[in-house]
This record gives sequence, structure tokens and C-alpha cells, in this order.
Amino acid sequence: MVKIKEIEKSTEIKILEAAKQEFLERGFDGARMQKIAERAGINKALLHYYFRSKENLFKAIFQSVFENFFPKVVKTFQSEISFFDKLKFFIDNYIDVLSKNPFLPAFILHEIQLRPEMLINSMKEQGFNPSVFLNMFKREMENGVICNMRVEHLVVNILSMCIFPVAAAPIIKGMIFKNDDIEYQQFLEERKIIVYEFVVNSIKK
Amino acid sequence: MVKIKEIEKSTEIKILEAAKQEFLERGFDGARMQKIAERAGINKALLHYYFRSKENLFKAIFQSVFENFFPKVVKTFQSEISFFDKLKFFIDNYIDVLSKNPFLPAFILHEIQLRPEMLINSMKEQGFNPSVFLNMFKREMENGVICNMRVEHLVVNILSMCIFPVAAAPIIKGMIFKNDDIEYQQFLEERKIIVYEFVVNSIKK
DNA sequence: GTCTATATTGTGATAGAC
DNA sequence: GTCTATCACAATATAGAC
Repeated sequence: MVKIKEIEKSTEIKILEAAKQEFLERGFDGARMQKIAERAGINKALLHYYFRSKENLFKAIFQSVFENFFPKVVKTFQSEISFFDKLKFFIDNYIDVLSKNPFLPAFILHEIQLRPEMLINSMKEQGFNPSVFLNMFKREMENGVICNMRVEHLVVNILSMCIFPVAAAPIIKGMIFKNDDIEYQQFLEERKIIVYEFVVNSIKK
Repeated sequence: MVKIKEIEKSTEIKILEAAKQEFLERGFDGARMQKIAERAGINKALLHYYFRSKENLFKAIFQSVFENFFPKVVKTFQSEISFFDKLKFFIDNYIDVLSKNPFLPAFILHEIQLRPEMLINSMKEQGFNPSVFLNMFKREMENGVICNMRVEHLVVNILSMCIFPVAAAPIIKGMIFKNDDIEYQQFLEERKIIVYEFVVNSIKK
């Protein structure tokens, strides 16, 4: 059953990778089937042979990409390390994922505006459940480890400080770092510690 | 020189308002000249009579809209009230502006990705200078009012916690508030206090 | 200035040979 | 499965009457 030739990627994979790039960079409305075909090294007709329509192709991409926007952290948070270590681990990994997918945040935030139903679908499809995240913080509050506040705000604060700096990368690069990519990357790297400390200072008793 | 009839808006104004809505909601690629004409109560040809091309119209909109994304706070920060009052005032106003322009953050973040040159133009056009903001915090650190840290991170943290929750509104509404608009609006309102306290707890000595 | 009609180009999608 | 050629329509843009 296992294919012998793995050197050449299957056409479907090539299409998916090309489509992912194109959609992430330009959004659904800005993406062009022609460009996707070129990126995949094939022609337009073949795209339709595999996925029938642009919309279909987009849906396939959106779902696979969405799970990276809110990372799967369930395992992390079930482990035995301390609350603060979990938090540190989460922020580290999340900033890492996003710096490697610089278009991801702005893409999701844009597409979501006029197609909120896709959000619902993706959540169901992947059994995504935000309350795992929320509950962890609730538990720590009840145990008196961190001070009391509405968990929704705390979680939104943390996500904000991880996601926004990547979504706004061109602005930050342009306004603060004179478009120097390396300085910006270093800035993101620093944020792993900064955000953690900022949060801890604010919530520890 | 002053026009007598002010009851009926001038055609140009009607176009600009219609275009602003359409572009903000759908982005440049998703916006349709036909829809803009409809929203303005005129026809397509007239759009081109006034602005020659979609691109031109977009540029006019983008610049007028961009200044709301990073608010003009210079005056506020030159006033005589205490640092913490300035901070409170800023966060209050900013969250207010954004809740009244819910499409603004995602629009800017999206358009910026592939057209960073527009950013540069808008900044120049409006004489926008981020260092006013940065310097205010620097001064407070030197005076020992708040603890030392790289100001860029502090500013980005504050902006993140104000902007992201609006950019991600459909997600937050869907995941936390079961799409209840009123609960979400109340959440934003709460954030005026929450964000302020979160920041202060983290930076005060 | 404003309209109707039309040109022109771009783009998603299909037909059909190989 | 993959290609070339082509369709059909959507969208920007212009011509020209009023």
C-alpha cells in the first residue's frame, strides 16, 4: 500500500502548498487561481480537476490553517509542570509558530470579518474548545496562585500580546525598525520573555 | 465662499463615505465599484468621473482612515495631568474609537501586508511620528515613575491589548459570547479598566 | 455633473484531446 | 491525470448623449 516513489510530491500536496501560500498572502479575494497553478508548477485546469472550485480549495486551506491560529495546547496544559512553567511554555511556542507563519494572523483576522460561519465550521471540524484554556486559569485563581480577575480578559490579553505584533509586523518594522527584518525578528524573540514577565507581574499575588 | 445648501451632501462626500464603508468591510480586492455606487446612490460612471480609478479612490480612503488606527495623541500627552492619567485617558479613548469602527483594525492589518508602501505614504502625508509616544514612556522611566524596560515592548503591549480584541471580534464573540453583540460590547467596555490596571500592575515600581 | 450604453480586460470554470 | 483552448461572466473603465 505504501507508495514507492516519495521523491516527487503528489500533485495534490503541491496544490495545497501553493494555495496555502497564495491565500495566506493575498486573502480569498486577492488570490488568483492562475498564480496558485504557477506556484504549484501545473496549470489552472488541474486545480479544478482536484478541487472543482476556488471556494472548495479555500475551505480546505482555511481549516488546516485555522488550527495554528489558536494552537492546540491541551497536552501542554495537562502536564505536571507548574502553572507558570506552562504559561512560559505556551507563550514561547506560540510566538515561535507565528514568527514562522507571518501572514497567518492578518489572514485569519481579515477572512473572519465577512465569513464568521467559517470560524464555526472550523471549530466544530477540529473539536476546538476554548474553555480548556479558560478553565486552567480559573483553577489557578481558585487555588490562590494568581489574583482574581475575569479570565476572559486575561486570556485575551495574553493572546493579544502574542498575535498582534505579528499581524502588525509591517507597521512595526516600518515605524520602529526602519524595515530591518533582523532587528524585528530579534524583537519578537525578546517578546517571549517580555510578555511572560509582563503577564506574571500583573497577575501574581 | 461658503456654500448655501448644506442639506444635501455633495456627491464627492457621498462617494467617499460609501467607499469607506465598502473598503473597510471587504478590503481593496473584495470591494466592488458597483457596490460603492449603490451605497452612494449614484452610478458607476460617476465614480470614475470623480476619482478616475478604483486604486485612486482607495488611496484617498486609506489615508483618511489610517490616522484612526494610530490615534493622534500628541495633544493628550503634552497636557499637564499625571502620567497615569494620560495612560488611562489614552486607553479609554482608543478603545472607544475602535469599538465605533469595528472593521478598522482588521482592514489596516490586512492591507498593510502586501502594500507596506501605503503605510510609508500615509505616515509622511500626516506627519505621523511614533517617537512622541515612545518618548513619553522613556521620560517616566528616567524619572523613576515606572520600572525600566524597552519602551517598544511596553507600547506594543498596550496597543496589542487595545487593538487585537476588536480585530478578533468575530472570533471572541463566537467562542466566548455565543455571538451576543451586547455581551461583547460590554466586554470591550470593561477592558478600558482592565487594560489600564493590567499595564499599571506590570510597570509600576 | 450625471446618466446609459459599451468597450476591455481579468478570472473562474469547462470541453475535449492525449 | 494532465494539458491546450475556450467559454461565460464579472468588474473596471470609457464614450458620448443630455
